[in-house]
This record gives sequence, C-alpha cells and structure tokens, in this order.
Amino acid sequence: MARKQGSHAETTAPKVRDAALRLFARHGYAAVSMRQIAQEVGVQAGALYRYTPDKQHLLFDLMRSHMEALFEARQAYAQPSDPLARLDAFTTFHIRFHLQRVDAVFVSYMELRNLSPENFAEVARLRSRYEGELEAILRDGVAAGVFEIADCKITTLAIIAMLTGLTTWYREGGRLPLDEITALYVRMVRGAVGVV
Amino acid sequence: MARKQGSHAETTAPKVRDAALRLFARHGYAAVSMRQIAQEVGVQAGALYRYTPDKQHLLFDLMRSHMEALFEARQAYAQPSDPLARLDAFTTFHIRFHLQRVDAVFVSYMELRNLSPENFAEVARLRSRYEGELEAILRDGVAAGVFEIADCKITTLAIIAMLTGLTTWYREGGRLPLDEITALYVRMVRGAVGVV
DNA sequence: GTCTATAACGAGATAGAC
DNA sequence: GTCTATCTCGTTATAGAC
Repeated sequence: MARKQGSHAETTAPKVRDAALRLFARHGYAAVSMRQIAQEVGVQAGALYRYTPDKQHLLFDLMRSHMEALFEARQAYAQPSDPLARLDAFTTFHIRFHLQRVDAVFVSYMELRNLSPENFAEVARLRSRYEGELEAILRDGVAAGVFEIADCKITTLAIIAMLTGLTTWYREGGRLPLDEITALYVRMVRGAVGVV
Repeated sequence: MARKQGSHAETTAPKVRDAALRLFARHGYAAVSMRQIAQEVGVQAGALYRYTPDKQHLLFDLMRSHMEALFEARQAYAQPSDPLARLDAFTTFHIRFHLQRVDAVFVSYMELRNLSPENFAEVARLRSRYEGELEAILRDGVAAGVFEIADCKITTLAIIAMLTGLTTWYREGGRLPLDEITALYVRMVRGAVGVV
C-alpha cells in the first residue's frame, strides 16, 4: 500500500504548521513528539520531513512567520503622522493582532529557550525591530513635545508587556466588548507616556 | 548498599525544590525527568518520593510556595495609608520581589497548563487574591479622588503585566541601575491611573 | 524509625533494519 | 510502512545503612 490519494502538499503544509502550533502551545515544545503532530495531521511521522528539516526548524518557522505576519499586518494599517494618533493606532493594532493569534504569542514567548542560538538571534532581531517601531513613535512624540518620557527604550518594553498581557486573560463574550477594552488600554498607554 | 551518611531530610528537601525549579524553568516541566532532578540533587530517583507524592505535586508545590512567599514578603512591607503612596509602594515591592525570583515567575506563568484542574484552581485563587490587593488600592484612590480610572479590574491586570514584564529583560549591570528603572515604572504606573 | 540505593514494572517513545 | 530491539519515562518495592 502506498498513498491513498493524489498530491496534497499545498494543503498538508499549513496543516502541519497549524497542528504543531496548537500542540506546542498546549503541551510545550519538548513534550510534543513528531508522531503526535503527524497523527493530528493524518499522516505518518516520516511524511512530516517533507515539510520541515526537523522539529527545531518547525518551531523556528512558526516563530519567524508569526513575526513576519506581524510586520505585514502592520503595513496594511493606517499610519497617521500625528504622534499621538500613531501611538493610539499602534495600541489598537497590537491588541487586535495578538488576540487573533494567542497560540503563536504564547509559543513565541515560552519556547525561546528551545531555539538554537542562531534561530534565537534571528527571532530576537525581528522582535527588537518591532519594538523599534513603537520606540520611534515615542521619540517623535517627545521631539514634538507631546509625550513626556524619561526613557523611551524602557517605556517601549513596558507598554508592549502591558498590551500583550491582555492575551492571557481576554475571552470573547466577557464582561466588556473588545472595543471598550481597547479604549481603556489606549487611555492607559497615553497615561504611561505622560499625555493627560 | 543503602545510604552513605546520616539523616539529610532537612537539607535534601530544599535541594529537591531548588533543582526542580531551576530545571523546570530551563527546560520545561514535561522535558525534565525525575532522574534529572535526582542527579542534580545527588540522589537516586526513587528517593525523591520521600519529598513529593509525584512530579505533578512537585510543580504545584513550587507554584504555591511562590505565591505564599509573595504574601509573606508583602506583609513585611510598609503599607502607607495615602493611596498614591500605597500604589508607589506596591510598584516598588512587586518589581523587587519578582526580580529576585525570575525562575519561579517564569515557571508559575508557563506551566499553568501542566497543573491538574484542582491545583490550577488553587493557584488561580492565590493569584487573584494578590491582584485583589492592587485592585483595592486603585478603588481607594478613585474613591479619594486621586486616581482617574475607567475600570479598576482591567487596570490592575494591565499594571501587573507591565511590571512583571520587567523580569523578561532586566539584567544586573545593565544600562540603568535598578533604582532608576523602578522610578521609571513608578511614574508610568502613576500615568496609567491618571495621576499627573 | 528515618533516609536512600537498587532494582524492576508497564507504558510509551525511538532508531534502524527490512 | 512495519517490525523489533532498545531506551527512557514515572513510579513502586524492598532491603540495608544510619
């Protein structure tokens, strides 16, 4: 017996990534075997190696494409010129994007230790590039006299941690609609940069 | 053959916990074997079961005692009556405590998924009790007309996420001394609650 | 009685030959 | 794909040293 049907590479590849992401998020990278991923996809373990050189690369791919999707989505977003409007837009964008990919956010943060040094360096580079975008907004706002910030680098990290933290507790159908929650965060971020 | 020396329960017990915490933080709960922990302690795997009923309970114990140490340390801290002073004290306390226990913080957040439902419920209870302490400060500040907060619950979660995020990047001997970093966060937290 | 080394179980993962 | 031998896991049983 060989294969059951014709070519499936195009549908199988994303299935592998989806299954790996879900399993990594739920059980942790180290706890998930290639066999488990294969079973989830509906193929034999060996077949996975048509789509990834190894398990490590699979993890790296998930993190890298998460970051790439982040940049792509951000470019599709409106970029006002006014610093305060840009900050508000960043806040809104960050929340919406990350809430749609809770698994990827969790894995990208938790499994950094399981990346090889080179892969870690690449993910760290992408991450600090993203942080740089917020930092640039903050610096422009300070230069324009709109923000009051003692240290733009640390303020950047603090804001991103605050916003991303939302992914750990937000549930659809909760006490408040997402629009209202977002408005609350927009206001808190403004406060953190000294806008009254 | 049996034992090499006399009684060691009192020194071995904390060694087991220390080793488990360090290994769980570095490699993840699922990736760490009881044999690895035993080797780190300098004992055979079977001997670990003198100190824990099973691996799951070991993880739970680490998380629970992390929370208990948190409450204990907090009680030793000064509790001013002025809402703003209390908020500042909370910020300072939270940063200092969590920076001293980075491994426990990481494990407590990351390995929640590996707790049994009952153990998870207990840890969640302790955690929300701690959040309640900050929330109470915020409510008092609002009542006193000092803070301007639209939603105390969400503001609490946002502030804690912002502060705890510090543990992911802070390194001793970095660009700024901890005192200055703390001062920056005190200011940002103030801003987030509408204090100018 | 207290503590630990040793050995072993059953389950599941893994590696390699076919 | 499949079979098999081997490894590793959490955990238990037991017996010997303090």
